Amino acid sequence: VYGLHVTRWLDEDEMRAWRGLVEAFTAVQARLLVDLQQHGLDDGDYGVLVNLSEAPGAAMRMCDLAAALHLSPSGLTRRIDSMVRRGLVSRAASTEDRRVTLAVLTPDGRSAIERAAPDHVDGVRRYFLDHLDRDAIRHLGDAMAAVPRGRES
Amino acid sequence: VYGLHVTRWLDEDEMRAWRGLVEAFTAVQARLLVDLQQHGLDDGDYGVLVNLSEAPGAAMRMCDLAAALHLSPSGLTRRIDSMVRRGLVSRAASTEDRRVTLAVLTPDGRSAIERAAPDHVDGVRRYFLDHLDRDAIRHLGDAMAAVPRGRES
DNA sequence: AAAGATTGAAGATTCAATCTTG
DNA sequence: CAAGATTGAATCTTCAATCTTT
Repeated sequence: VYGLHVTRWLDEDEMRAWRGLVEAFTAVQARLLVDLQQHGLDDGDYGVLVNLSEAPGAAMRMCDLAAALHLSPSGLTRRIDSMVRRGLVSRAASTEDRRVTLAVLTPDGRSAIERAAPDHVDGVRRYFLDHLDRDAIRHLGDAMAAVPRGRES
Repeated sequence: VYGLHVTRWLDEDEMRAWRGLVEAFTAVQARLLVDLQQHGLDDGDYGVLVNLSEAPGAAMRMCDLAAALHLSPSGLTRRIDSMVRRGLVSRAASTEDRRVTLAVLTPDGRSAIERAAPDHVDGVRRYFLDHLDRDAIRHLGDAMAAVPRGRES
């Protein structure tokens, strides 16, 4: 019969790796989120603050920021709306291209990321890295580098 | 100075492993979601269907299902509402404890999971496992098994 | 009083439509 | 017409409050 596709299910090693990855990653993310919330941030806020704090002039075009965060244009608009209300970010018009809006880190936003980042890194260690030895960390980095990111197969 | 905590930032290997994990996992999840949407499901629906299809009688208590999916009670209620509207699941009263509601897989729900699962497993292979060799898969399983899941440190 | 489940309201996300500028 | 950004409407998610049963 043409077009019949017999499914090759996951074997034991494969299932252990995939399910383990899903569960471990989900757990770590949840714990990191709890830590961020102690600082009044969520994971989306943190992504915005990290990107802005590393950008020249602590400013980025909305469209570039949306791409960096894998967010839709409107999704970023709403998130920046919220962060502007909370004083973490401000908007500025670009002098080069009058279509673009820049998202700019405010002093309060800078303080927030500088307070939250050490806790966050601590969390990445305590919830994740501390449980792996150096070899495992290197192997993991190698494995993840082999996984395609974008549209290519 | 007491209480002063000097942050130990991530070194190169650590950063590569952690950022790689975040980016690879996010990308794989996004591609799997696109596949599920071809079948009219999202990732949350899929989790419900997998759990119910593996449960005795294709039925589970709402509270147990919520725990299995790391969902809040109300979050599960809304999701089941949506799946009932679409005919994938039905509700039934428990005969043992009249506080509990059972979520039950319908024939349509059974069909949906049986159509979607092979594509999903294919996706896990094409987007993820196919890019790792057997050793990498085993090492990954070992590493993920070492990461704590719950509230313990 | 606690467990199981649901609901209302508030906040977030996405799609399509709109507006402005290049 | 395409790119950048925003808005409205619909959908989804979560919190607190509520209701029933144990």
